[in-house]
Amino acid sequence: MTGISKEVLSEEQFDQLLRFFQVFSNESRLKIIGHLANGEKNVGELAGLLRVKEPTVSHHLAEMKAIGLVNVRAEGTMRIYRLNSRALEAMSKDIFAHSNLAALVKTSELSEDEKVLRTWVKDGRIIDLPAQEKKKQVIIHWLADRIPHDRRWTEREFSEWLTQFNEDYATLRRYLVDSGYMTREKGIYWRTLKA
Amino acid sequence: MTGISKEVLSEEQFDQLLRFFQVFSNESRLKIIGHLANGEKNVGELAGLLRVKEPTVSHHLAEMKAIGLVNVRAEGTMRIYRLNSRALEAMSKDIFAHSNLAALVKTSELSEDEKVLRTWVKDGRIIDLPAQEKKKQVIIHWLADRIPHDRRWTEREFSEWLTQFNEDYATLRRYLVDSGYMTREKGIYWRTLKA
DNA sequence: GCGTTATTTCGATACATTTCTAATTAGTAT
DNA sequence: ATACTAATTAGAAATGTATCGAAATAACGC
Repeated sequence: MTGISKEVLSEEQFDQLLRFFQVFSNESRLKIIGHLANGEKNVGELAGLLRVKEPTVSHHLAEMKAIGLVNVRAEGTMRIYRLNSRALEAMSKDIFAHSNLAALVKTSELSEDEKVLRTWVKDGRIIDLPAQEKKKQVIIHWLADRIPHDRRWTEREFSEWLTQFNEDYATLRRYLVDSGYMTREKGIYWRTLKA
Repeated sequence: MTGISKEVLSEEQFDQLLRFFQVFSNESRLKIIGHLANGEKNVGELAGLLRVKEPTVSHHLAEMKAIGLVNVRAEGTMRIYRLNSRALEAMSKDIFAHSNLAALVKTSELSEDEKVLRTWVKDGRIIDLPAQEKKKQVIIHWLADRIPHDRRWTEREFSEWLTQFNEDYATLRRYLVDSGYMTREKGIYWRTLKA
């Protein structure tokens, strides 16, 4: 249990991402995309260009069509496939640049914090508070993440709850309040919002 | 049409692109990336998170390490893996940069023959004839494709027409006849059928 | 209708990848 | 040394995927 991990992708997004990569991870399909980008083609033409049989091409095209990467149009007995370049662009932009990979990369920078946590937290207990303010904040943030947002505590309840992390509940409580994670009014404590 | 494209991904680049997608197209590896994005982990932790055995994780991590996607660090008897977010970012940027996507599009139309053509034909002119018979045939075939089927020429007319491809019309003409693409009878030339 | 052409579907096969177990290596501690 | 833990390697089994030939389908022209 590492602490600050956050779910970056929903299950749905994850599956979509996976399907996207799977379509692009095959040589034939990648080549088909290339050829179609130069203009629409029918199955036979593609088969000739790739030097594989029609059923193979047909099969790949069906997969690509399933995720909206290509469109078909019938002309006589032929089926003419066209790259949906808008979809392609949208997929690459959306999936890569923005939502997902960017998010992954961003959160991976948190590993500096992880290091601090590894040092000062063991088995869910805070061994000691670092003297260095920046590191101290990392620990306090980690602790704050564990406080339910929907609960109100008396000072006594909160202190007792804090002892599961460290005997020195008074210091923890003080830092939590000072850092703005907890608020006290009339002897009642509650978790406040702060990124 | 021309079959001779200009800016193109090299074969190596194409393969690299393929390998990149392949790394991301596996459920376990994608999950590993996700978990590592939340902080470094050792093999056992990842195995637990993915509910697969250690050797499996170890195997995937080795692949990912091979392309520089993760780094390792030993700590006691454990190996702690860490996502190389800079590499990840560089990869995604590189691959989806507009230029490369456009280039990908052209790469695939590079058949073996087209490679030969790229070397020996520039701007519609035949620079020189390759010595190697197989390559020579590719060039001659390309040239033959440009000869109208419904026309009959005197030797003089045909020679003159050939000079648009190369000054040495005599050599071109001879190869065309020898290879069976052109027939001559009583001083008249015409294009003959041949696959 | 019949024959022809382009494509798809089906089923089989070959090939590649993922995953496992068992054995081995490496690091630590007793 | 010996025992213990974590990870890797090797090799086999299981699973997945790409490709093909044969048969079915669809559109067309006669």
